[in-house]
Amino acid sequence: MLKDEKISRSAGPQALRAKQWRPHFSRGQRIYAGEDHGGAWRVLSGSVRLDREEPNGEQSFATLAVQNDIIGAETLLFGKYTFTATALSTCVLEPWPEGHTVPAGDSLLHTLARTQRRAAEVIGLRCGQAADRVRRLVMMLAHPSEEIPARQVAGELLVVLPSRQDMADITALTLETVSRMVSQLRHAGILAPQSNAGHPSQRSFAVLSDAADTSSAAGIGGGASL
Amino acid sequence: MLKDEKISRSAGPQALRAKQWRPHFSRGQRIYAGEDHGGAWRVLSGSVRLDREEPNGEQSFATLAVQNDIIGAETLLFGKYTFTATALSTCVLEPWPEGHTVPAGDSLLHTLARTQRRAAEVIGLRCGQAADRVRRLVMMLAHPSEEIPARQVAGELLVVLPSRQDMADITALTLETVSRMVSQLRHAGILAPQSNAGHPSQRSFAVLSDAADTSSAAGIGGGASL
DNA sequence: CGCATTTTTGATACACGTCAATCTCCGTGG
DNA sequence: CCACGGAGATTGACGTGTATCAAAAATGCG
Repeated sequence: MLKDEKISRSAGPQALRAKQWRPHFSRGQRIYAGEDHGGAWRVLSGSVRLDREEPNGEQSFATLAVQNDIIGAETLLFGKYTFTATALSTCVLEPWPEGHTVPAGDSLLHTLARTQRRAAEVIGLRCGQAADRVRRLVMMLAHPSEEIPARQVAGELLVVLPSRQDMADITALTLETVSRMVSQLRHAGILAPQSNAGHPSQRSFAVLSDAADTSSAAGIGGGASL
Repeated sequence: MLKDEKISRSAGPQALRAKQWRPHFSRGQRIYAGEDHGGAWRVLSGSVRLDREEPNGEQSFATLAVQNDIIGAETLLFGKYTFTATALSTCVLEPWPEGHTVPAGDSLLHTLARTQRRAAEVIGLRCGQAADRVRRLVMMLAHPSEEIPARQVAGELLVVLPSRQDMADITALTLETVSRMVSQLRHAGILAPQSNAGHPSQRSFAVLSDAADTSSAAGIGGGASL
């Protein structure tokens, strides 16, 4: 099954023909705006922020979508988007559901369940100390899904961080605090810059996957605060 | 008595026969636990907190359900609950979907859309200053839905506040800070105790509905902080 | 080379967390 | 009926983590 996947994905002619349009978006680019007309998408790679318009007219962070998440499922009902979607990092989308106009009931329920779980995780990103919040956000972005293995290098995960402002909006911190915490994680060895070439905003970091527990997080907060 | 009146007025005697079990829960009572087997429910009145089990085994606030929200929709797929549900205030539930085993596609989509919007609002509850967060939470609890008018008294909304600890979990503040902010809202005239009789934890407050904008909130923060 | 944008770093202030005492209200039992 | 104890809420004093304001550094681009 793994072999089949690899073959069809990389070279199978049928897969190539069946493949639909897969738009690419670069960091900071608008994917769609609230009230726009369109369909739902699966996030194949990268991450997306969704913003809602508040009663006072302000745009504010609403939720996050990472690899394999579905965005814009509400268009199946209303025909138009509820939120505004923006790329947090370079990302690739695919129309959803694939090939059908109406998704199977199970498929829709899976989407609902996954969206709920994601929302709960995002809410959790706004609890606790700043260093831990930023660390958990990085882990979430680096850990795209259980099904599809993340890009890995020697047991570590690679991640391209969103802008500091975006990370601040997500964690309910300020841009400056996020920047400090990222530096802290670097000094603590949790985040390791992979290279200094290319655009600084597009540098990828290696994330120590064993830094997921809170015990080490306490160590970060204490040790690196000097 | 009162219930009979409402039923006969809204739907006639058939509705009475078709009516299903409507369990009641008191403040702090567990409705269901994660992993439990059961079905989905509509919140007819009151409010419910949903908690998830974190990777480290802790239970932490995941999301909120108020009047007319659906909880446990994931059981339609998995047969068991993803979250743990607890009553924030006295609440009444009703099995969902009513009378059918499988909900119509539109109904499911509506649930999805509503849940997403609710999650976005809850995320918004963790932004900004403490006084404003608590005020917005109170408004959310007092403003159950657009379709079903809230209990009203002379143009004001009535609300029974959850425990300070629950409010703290939702807003990502501490119990003490929430208590201070509730006092502040009282002094500012946004919250008016309706009576001093009965259990203190079950006292209802009148909420000034015109205090929804942020301009007056700024006034609270400045004036009452002395 | 100079300007714009993003990020980083520093100094200071304050809003909130923490710890602790007190109060209210209830249930229980003498 | 009142004394006692417990749970939840309120209030106070104090410390600190983060916001705020400000400046500099890093990098891309014209």
